[in-house]
Amino acid sequence: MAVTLALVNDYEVVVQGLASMLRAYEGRVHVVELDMEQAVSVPVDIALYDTFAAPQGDQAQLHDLAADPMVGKAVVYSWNMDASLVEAALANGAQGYISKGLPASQLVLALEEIRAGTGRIYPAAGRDLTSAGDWPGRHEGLTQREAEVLSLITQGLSNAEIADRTHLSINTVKSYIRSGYRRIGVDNRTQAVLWGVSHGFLPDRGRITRAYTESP
Amino acid sequence: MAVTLALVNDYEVVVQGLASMLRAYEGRVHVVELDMEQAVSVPVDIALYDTFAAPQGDQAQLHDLAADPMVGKAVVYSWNMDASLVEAALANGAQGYISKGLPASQLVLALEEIRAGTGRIYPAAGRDLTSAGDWPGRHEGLTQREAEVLSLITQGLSNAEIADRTHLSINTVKSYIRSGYRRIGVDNRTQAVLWGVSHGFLPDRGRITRAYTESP
DNA sequence: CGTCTTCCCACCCGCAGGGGTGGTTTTTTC
DNA sequence: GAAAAAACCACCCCTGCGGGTGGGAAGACG
Repeated sequence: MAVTLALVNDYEVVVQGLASMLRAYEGRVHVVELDMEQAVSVPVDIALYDTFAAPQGDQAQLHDLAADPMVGKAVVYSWNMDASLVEAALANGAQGYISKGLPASQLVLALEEIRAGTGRIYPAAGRDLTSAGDWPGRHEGLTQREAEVLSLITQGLSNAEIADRTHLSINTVKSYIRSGYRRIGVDNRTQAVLWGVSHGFLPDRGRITRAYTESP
Repeated sequence: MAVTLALVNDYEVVVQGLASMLRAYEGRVHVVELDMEQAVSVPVDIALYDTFAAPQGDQAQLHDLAADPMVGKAVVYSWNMDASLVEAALANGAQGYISKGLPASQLVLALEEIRAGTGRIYPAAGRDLTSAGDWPGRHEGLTQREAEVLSLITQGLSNAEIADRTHLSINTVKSYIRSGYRRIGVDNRTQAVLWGVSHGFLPDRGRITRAYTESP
């Protein structure tokens, strides 16, 4: 029986990218709903919380998601595999933690095992940077991390706040700012914000529901 | 015969405010058109160019307006009454220069005299700050100058660029930034830009035409 | 007349931001 | 194997920004 899944992130392009990635595994994982700044509205086995430009698994957002009676299990999907952060997320209500470095096939397997209760933590051996998925600015050539930092800039966060949010060094954040600004051709934060506002970098709001019927 | 008038500025609220201000003088001055980032589309006696958050009278925008065959006379409407700027604007094609400090009754008289060719420069004796008119952020309590600076911030200009644009000292610009930020409750430029974007501080685009029939 | 508001300005100071330099590790491509 | 790309990081340096302080002039209002 397929895992019923809600995809949770504030950027529609992110949850749509994830849904596309999982389409090839429709018999094993069924995406029931995509939620942007909305609570899950139907019962699902797993709510997959993508941390792109969002609070990490140790924060209230994940805690609320895990406490939602519609949600069987809340699972974090993130680049950050620091042991302390993973532990904090699990202590915060998450029942699984999956690296974004995993290819789709292994993501699906992880979801099935988490749903069955036979596994919890799924790091990637390396970083599969060719994995599918989508993010704002991808067409403009921004890497995932550049896009994430730019999204947080567009949300109004300072560099220090971004470093805190992403669990990266301030120096790393500045590196992404530098390279990101060069890619989109802006010189300063104000221009970056205006660029971000006009290119889909503000969080979206809404829900997309998909009909689900059990195969006979 | 009434002066036919086009009102030119990139912020609809500004040209709408001016139009309201002049409504009481309908028999003497008729607002034919309000233009935001659009060329004047019908022949008018005077195109009144409001410099709110716009290039001053010595720049290409005024020059193009004065050169437009639809425009009888291009007139600058501004807070800046520096003799050198006024001269530069006149040399740039303006055929009149009116202070924003004038009350409406004197503005109308000035327009009539400019149309008749009997006057050109109309400073205010002082500053009539109670004059009507409208600008972005007025309902939020921003003064005209605070709003203008914030509009230019929202357009992406740096403090130095704003000082250059408005012919104010950098110190004055910073003062308006400080007081403006306090009024709208933001702490930094990024938040100010986001506030501006969501409160009508980006330039508008379009034209509003008004039917005009000569009184019998 | 005193107070408040608005427009305008000077100066002091600290730091957030952004330019630069350099590096390591992993994966992919030629 | 070499080069490129992406994620991650350190350090140096300068300046734009925004906090503060203070002031003057003019108009409106009580």
